[in-house]
Amino acid sequence: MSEQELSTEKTILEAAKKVFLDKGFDGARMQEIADEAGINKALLHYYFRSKDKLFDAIFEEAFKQFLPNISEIMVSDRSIEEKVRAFVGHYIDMLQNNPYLPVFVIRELQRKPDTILEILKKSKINPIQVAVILKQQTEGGQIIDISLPHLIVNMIGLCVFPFIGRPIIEGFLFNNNTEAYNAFLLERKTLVADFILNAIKLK
Amino acid sequence: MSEQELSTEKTILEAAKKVFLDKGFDGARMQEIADEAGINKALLHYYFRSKDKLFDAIFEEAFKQFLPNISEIMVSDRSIEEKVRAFVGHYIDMLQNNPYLPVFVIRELQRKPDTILEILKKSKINPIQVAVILKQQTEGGQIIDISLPHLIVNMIGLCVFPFIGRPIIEGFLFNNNTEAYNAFLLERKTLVADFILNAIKLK
DNA sequence: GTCTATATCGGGATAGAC
DNA sequence: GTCTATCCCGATATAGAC
Repeated sequence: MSEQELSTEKTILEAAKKVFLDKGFDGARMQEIADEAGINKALLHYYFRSKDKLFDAIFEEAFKQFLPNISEIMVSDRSIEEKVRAFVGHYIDMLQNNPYLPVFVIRELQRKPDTILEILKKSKINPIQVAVILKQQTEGGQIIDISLPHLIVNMIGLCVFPFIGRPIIEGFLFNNNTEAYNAFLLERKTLVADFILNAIKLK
Repeated sequence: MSEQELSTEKTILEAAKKVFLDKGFDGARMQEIADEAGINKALLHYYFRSKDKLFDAIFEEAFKQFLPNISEIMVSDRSIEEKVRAFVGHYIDMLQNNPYLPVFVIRELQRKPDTILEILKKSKINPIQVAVILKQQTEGGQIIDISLPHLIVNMIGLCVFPFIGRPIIEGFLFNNNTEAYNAFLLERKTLVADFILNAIKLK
């Protein structure tokens, strides 16, 4: 595999990612990807035999990026407060750098919900291990009794939803003022962490 | 317009709603909608000139259904606790009856983000009025100082996200156990309300 | 490896009979 | 109002020259 080939392949992948993330599999056009990459359609098929295969090459990476590595943050000896703040901060940062990721992943999950399980099995996330940590915190009297699924869904939901609902939030709540929307996102890095900690900490 | 015509139109709309909600605009096929309605493609075009127009007939209603009427619940003289519990309970109920609604709306919002503003203008939601109510609660020393956008996004996000992330939650957190997932949803009607109230109530 | 040209098919839309 | 048959474009995919 020559230098040039690697470079072309990468160019195609970047172009494909851009188009697929914006339009989704059904909405994306091979022609648009080719244009974006500055090549022609035939070359796409030369590198990736079909649209499906090209898509798969994009999706797995995007999905793994979307899934925050809860285990890594939760399994440490920092305080629960530090863990929540670290998680929310890092995750919102990542989403700001990849604002289309959530809608893309969600859309395609619905299209073929089966593919994800294999990817998840390969991931390093270990819910049981995290659940044990959580139980320790609860029994130590630091936080309320909340199950891991609820806590995870709440944390991720609070981080992700502003990106999913962007058209409504920016358009309606902020009258299409993009600066106001971005300021809103920035505020959330501390606000969401405070919100979660207030909700789960025992008083 | 005869009885029969109304009936056929309704049948088409129901079929279209089912297919569009599942596949999205790009993924939906007029043939599939016709099959679902037990008629043929030509008749679809007879009633709704184009796929676009048929889609529009579905989308506006779905979008209005998806938008919870915050104003109606917030503008009342009930306590903040009652308001939050009523909102979360009703909204999760509605989502359980329309589990595909969130992903559908989100997907199509991304496709044409402009259309929503007109729909929203026509809605009865009045953010300013709600913001005033919120301010009163804050100044009355009942809840923490949180802006309306953050509170709305948090409340809606916590309700909606379990439906958006269903494939991951049901598939991974609950090992594809649908009963466990449904039980989880049921728990959330009180859990989410508690979570929000804990987070915002002044101690 | 990259291009142009083309095959092939699927899907939205229309014509026209009944 | 409902059907069958068909048009026609657009999109994936391939053939073949360079």
